[in-house]
Amino acid sequence: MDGKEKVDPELTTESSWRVGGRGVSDNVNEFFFGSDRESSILSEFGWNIPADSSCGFGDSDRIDSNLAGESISDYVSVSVSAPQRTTELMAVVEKVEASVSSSSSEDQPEKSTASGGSSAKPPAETASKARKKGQKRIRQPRFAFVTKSEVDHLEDGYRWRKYGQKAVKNSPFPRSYYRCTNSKCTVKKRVERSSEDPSVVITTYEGQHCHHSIGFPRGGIISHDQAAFASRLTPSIHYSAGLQYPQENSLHIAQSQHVPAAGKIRESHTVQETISSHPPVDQGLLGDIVPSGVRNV
DNA sequence: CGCCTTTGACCCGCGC
DNA sequence: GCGCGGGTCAAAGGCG
Repeated sequence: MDGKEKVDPELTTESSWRVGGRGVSDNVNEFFFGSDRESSILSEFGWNIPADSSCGFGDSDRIDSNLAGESISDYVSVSVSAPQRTTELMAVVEKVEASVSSSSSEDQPEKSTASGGSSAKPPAETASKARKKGQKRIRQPRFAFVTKSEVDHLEDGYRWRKYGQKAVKNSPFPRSYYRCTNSKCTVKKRVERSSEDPSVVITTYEGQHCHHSIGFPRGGIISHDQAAFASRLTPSIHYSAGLQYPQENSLHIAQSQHVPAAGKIRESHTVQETISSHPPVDQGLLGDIVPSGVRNV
């Protein structure tokens, strides 16, 4: 593993990674969630969150009771708490087929034995940790986002629990491992800073949520949380791929700028200048996703 | 009190 | 076969 140090070792070394076939949307929300279910990037990766998902909702999923009866897929509230200070977001989207070797129908990769043994545990349980003996680690669909941000952990509407951190070879920055807090959800994500550009955060998602937690009602109804989330995730986007990641045909890169509409983030201006070379598209996406009536959050 | 982060150890896959 | 690096676990501590 020497080729790393680029983006993500796997982004560059795994042949299974493919080019995200879609372009970049006009705004991050659309980019992530899509104006249409079928057109969202997330849906491309299977994150189209089926309305009939049966894994239940985690404690963090707060569906507006008023909307509970409606199509869940259309009405989902988000819960964003920690203020993030994303400044610029460059999305490197990739799609990968789940590269599984053994049971192809197995959807619970390392879920293995949540109770699996571990350090300080009698070796008798090592079997559990061995991930179901004979079963190779299953790679679920993954996609990564390269984000220029000051904060490592970007809010995406879901709640994550950090379960590990490792130093990355050839990189002064550690890589953090997060898992969706929904016990029935196996989605994981890794967050690490680029060793080449410390201001760039690489977030890699793996797997797909089987519950709702993010999304914006296209109808117009939006909760406080949603608005809050929207205001944070509402960037002015700039198309311009490029980035210095030589992923030729393996990466689909999009770049955008995140300018908190709420104005809570002060670096906004600085950022603006930082990327002044790109055609600023302001107006914040709030206009696109948040009904004017609820903009004042 | 419950949830989350930290942290060190362990396991696994892979390259040499 | 060995070593390295990545990924995961879970105990312990911290925080709201």
